[in-house]
Amino acid sequence: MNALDNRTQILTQATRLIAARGFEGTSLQSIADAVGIRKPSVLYHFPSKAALRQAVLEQLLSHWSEVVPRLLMATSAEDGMDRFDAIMAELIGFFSRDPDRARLLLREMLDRPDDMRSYLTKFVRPWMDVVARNLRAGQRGGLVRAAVDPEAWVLYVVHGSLVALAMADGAGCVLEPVERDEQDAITGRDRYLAEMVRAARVSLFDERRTV
Amino acid sequence: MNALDNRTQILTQATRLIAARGFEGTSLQSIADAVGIRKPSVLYHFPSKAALRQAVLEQLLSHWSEVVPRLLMATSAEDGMDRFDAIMAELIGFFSRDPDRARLLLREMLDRPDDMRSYLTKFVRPWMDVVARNLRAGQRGGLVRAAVDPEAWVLYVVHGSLVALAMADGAGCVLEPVERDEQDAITGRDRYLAEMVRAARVSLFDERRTV
DNA sequence: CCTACCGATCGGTAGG
DNA sequence: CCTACCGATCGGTAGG
Repeated sequence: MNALDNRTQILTQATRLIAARGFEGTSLQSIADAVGIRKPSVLYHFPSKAALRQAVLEQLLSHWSEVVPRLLMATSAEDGMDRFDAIMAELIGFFSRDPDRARLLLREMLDRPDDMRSYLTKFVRPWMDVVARNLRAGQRGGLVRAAVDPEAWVLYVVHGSLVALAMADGAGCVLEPVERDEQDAITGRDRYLAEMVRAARVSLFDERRTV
Repeated sequence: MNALDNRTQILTQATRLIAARGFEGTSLQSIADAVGIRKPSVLYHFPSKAALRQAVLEQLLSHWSEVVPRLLMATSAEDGMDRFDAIMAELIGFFSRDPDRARLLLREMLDRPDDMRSYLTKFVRPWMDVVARNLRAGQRGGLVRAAVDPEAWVLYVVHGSLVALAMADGAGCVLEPVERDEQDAITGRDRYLAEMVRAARVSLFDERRTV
């Protein structure tokens, strides 16, 4: 019980540290310290540092697998515009719930592009295909612009969410000041996300019911 | 002369290796091996590994500074649509000319978000402001959609190019199969870029002269 | 899950 | 720009 709890703790801390400093920049010692155990104890739960990395990645992708059904439900409900909103909300929500996910994914794609390709083929591809199929149906119906490349569009939107939420919590990464409405201030990240959603919507639909 | 050549070689190889494996994943020894010199000789040209990192980053940003004038010229020429094409071409060209640039920037933004913010404020912000100002002028003229958030739009497009060109040369990273037109095959990256440009254009302009 | 320990490699220095 | 070398830390193992 305590052992299982420590295993979970190792995964949690490893995820956090690797997301922040990268895999090579994170030592087993620093993970052990964060958990409050000794370094060899980390290797009792995971046979090697590489195995720990794998476990961290698989946990992330398994969380994604939990989201997919909701995503597909959203996909098959209502008509085009509402689908769009539901899917975008799920996508952004997934990375917002834990920004480490976005950072970790970006790092893994940079560090091990070949290994990641097979993983993403397994976990992201099926969902992308479903959405793309719906987009093509929308194109036949005239709601979705004919010029849209469905798969490329999906990937572009996913990447946009990824980058937006991976970058420093405070700002949309590069730099976005705040914009004031009387007493309310809107963060750079929210500004970025709002513009991304707007651009995604306008680039997708032929009609303009968007604001 | 040979010393200067070696210094350049160190910068070149360090850029390549850090882009591929990250800063922490790149040892001074591996850089020395790539250049064909001994490890301490690297530290003769650069006082520390951190200083080498800095030099690599500054070289990248100075290349960016060379591109900016062309970008601004493109910005002040012709009318809205042509401006758009010229700026997009410069932006994509900058990262296409050397994909390590995109990977390196993404890594630095992940590794040192705070330090990067000040750098990007200095190097990217002025250019972003000019483009944003033009977008607002376009909004007053009715060419650019009123709902566009100029700064956020620019950032979104920059990030899109960054991710598109950072990911494995062969594919648009996650996964994009090829699409055939008789004998011609279009790579996943080109598909991604084409869709990104289309989406950027449509999300920007109120009229649709785009295909 | 710990203590004790391993060889390898890390960034960096001395001295020429 | 090299040889020779430094202490620190790396991932990982032995043995309990």
